[in-house]
Amino acid sequence: MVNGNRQSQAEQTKQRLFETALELFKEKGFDQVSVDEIVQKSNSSKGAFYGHFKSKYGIFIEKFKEIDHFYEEYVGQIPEDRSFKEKVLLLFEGQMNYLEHVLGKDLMRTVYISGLNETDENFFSNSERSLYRIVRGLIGEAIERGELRRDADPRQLTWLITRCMRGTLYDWHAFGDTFDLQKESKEFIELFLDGLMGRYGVAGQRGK
Amino acid sequence: MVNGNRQSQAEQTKQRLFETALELFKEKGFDQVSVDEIVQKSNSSKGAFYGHFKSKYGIFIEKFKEIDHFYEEYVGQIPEDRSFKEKVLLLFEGQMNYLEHVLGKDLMRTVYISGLNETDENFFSNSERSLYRIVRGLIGEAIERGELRRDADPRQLTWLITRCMRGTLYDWHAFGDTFDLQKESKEFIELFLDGLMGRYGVAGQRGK
DNA sequence: ATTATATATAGACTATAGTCTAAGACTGCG
DNA sequence: CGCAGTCTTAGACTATAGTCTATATATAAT
Repeated sequence: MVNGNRQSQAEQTKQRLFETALELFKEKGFDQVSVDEIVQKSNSSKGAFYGHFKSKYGIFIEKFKEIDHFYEEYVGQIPEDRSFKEKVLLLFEGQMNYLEHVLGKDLMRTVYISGLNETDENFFSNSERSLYRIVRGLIGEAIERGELRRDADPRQLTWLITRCMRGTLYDWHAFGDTFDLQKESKEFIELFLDGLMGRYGVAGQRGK
Repeated sequence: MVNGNRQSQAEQTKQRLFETALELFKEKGFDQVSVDEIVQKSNSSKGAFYGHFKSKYGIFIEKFKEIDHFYEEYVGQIPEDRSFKEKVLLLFEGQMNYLEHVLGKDLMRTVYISGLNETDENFFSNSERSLYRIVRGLIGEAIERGELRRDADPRQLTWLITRCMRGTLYDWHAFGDTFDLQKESKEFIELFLDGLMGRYGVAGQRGK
């Protein structure tokens, strides 16, 4: 072949499948696109598709993982001097905006479905590493700064805070089109953080 | 026919399909049972099955709806004199216990999957009417008793409180077998209620 | 260079959820 | 009683996700 070894050929095939699939999903919706259609339009085959992706969901899951880059970048530009609570609120705001306007509802729906199916691989625990690390970092920082008490468990609080995300995102799909993601996520996490600060916040330092 | 009119015959067929399916699901798990197997073991047919149930999920969804009876009965036996917060905590405890030990994880998983698929029918808004009415009732009562401020919106708070349930239940499935449903649900709703009481609780009356 | 091995891909094949049509059986009405 | 209309059911059929096997080609070993 002109331009390279087998490995890079395979990578090209994967990219072609990936991009074609995303186009089709965007155009017609995930459920309205068949794997046969994807491989045909990619001049490829089922064998190639399932060699590169674990399932039809695999396409969207791979796209979803790009969110890690977003998180890293987004959190990097939050001013240092904001309080813990403000930082978490900003994280939610940025995240929900990204999910709604960049990744889209159809993608998130399939990601959430696959989270319920692949009980083996523990999807969210593997795939949202970056998010969890960031949230744990914010909590650790808040403890260091004396905003949170030393007996706050960063690991456990990370699960609880991100559970607010998952609960809100689930409802986004389960309830019709009247659901205002930004508004609902803000109301929910605000109340939750109030509770969290009430219990673990250091008196006199409670998030401004 | 010997024992009745057409309508009751149909009802019998439905019952037979329903019970056979539940048995098979229990024995082998939802994903390991095919509709063909259900109809065969029920001495029935695909036509009958899909005449009575909207989909394979329909079986578990119908079973799930029995939870309404549980809610009504369970809430009826909570002592009147408990505080709002205590009542909500008891509701969570009873609910999670019922879901884990009576309905089971496999059933709940399929219910949550179908909540993500049938965007049209607004599954949770239709099917959990009883739960929502109960929670709204508790909030209304708390307002009447002066535990919650008059500007608390029962409708909106009901969504938020039940979102705590959905978030916890989603995580129950998404995270492996190490997830302790009772413990996690309690920690989550306690913090959330703290926040809620902080904002909407009437000073001096904050849930004992 | 020759042979052996591993990898990527093509596409036939399987499993299965759900649709569709026809036929049988009950019901109500003249 | 008999006909028309309606509901229920049987089961063939369709659509489609995912598996499996054979083949071809690149890479590694001698």
